[in-house]
Amino acid sequence: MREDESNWFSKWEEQLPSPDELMPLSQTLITPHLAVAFDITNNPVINTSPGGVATLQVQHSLQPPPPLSMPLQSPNSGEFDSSELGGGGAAGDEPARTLKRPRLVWTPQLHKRFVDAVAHLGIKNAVPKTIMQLMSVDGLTRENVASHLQKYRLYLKRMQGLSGSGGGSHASSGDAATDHLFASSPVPAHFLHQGRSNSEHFLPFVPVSALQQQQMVAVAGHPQYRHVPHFGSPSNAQFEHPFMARQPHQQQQQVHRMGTPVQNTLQSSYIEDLESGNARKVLTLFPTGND
DNA sequence: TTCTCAATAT
DNA sequence: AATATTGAGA
Repeated sequence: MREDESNWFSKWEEQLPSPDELMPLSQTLITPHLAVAFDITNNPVINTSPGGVATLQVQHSLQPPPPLSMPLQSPNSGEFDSSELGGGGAAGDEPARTLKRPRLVWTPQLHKRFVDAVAHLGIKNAVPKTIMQLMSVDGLTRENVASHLQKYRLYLKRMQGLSGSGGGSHASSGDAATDHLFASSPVPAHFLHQGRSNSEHFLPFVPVSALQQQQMVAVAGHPQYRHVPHFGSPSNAQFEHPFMARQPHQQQQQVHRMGTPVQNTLQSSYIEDLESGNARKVLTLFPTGND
């Protein structure tokens, strides 16, 4: 038999971080009891600004602890256990099922993961559910992906539009808000052209070397994207809630990982986004690949 | 059911 | 500005 057709897959897997590599960037500069303190009173969180400068903020615990990162223990299909999660706030504990998740923050790394998933699934199979499964990011929902995918597609179309002709950089179609993010990851070539057959399973894929350097390579003639913030700066360590105790009880992953059952679940962390006096909770799924 | 897309909401 | 939510049609 051949060397194999699944070779690309192996390489792809290799590219993924191993469970050990997951920890380093944001773990634990924080002691368990400090973590415990989160639940009682102040919740110190780091807001990572694009410059790599971390800002420490304090969040008054008006809100109950986030519903996510629950260690789904029993096969119970219930999303969350409503033990104490609803109780913390002021009047009225909402039905735990109706709890609102914090907004997801699509970091460049997370987006890259998204792009990788889409690339390897092939355009045809790249539907929200499948993408979500392949990404295997803890706390990521299908709707998160669907929403992102929708915007991403618009981005791709926009890109195709300005291929070749005169080339003003302004596609002022009104939409183009998240282009920075999208530009942060290289767009696999076949995304831009035409819908492919499902049989492009053997992508003429770029060598790993190319994959690993996802530096500020903006897409052809595109506005420069600022440096991706380095997360693990010694001086501005990130506090990480030990939330990630979550055991992926996730449904049987339909996506067969050929050889090694990689289990790379991203860590999730909640930060508060103080926006002009209006604070809203956001969820950041921290990247596993620092690349 | 899930997907996709446009519009709209937060 | 960036995501989420909704609603309609496939």
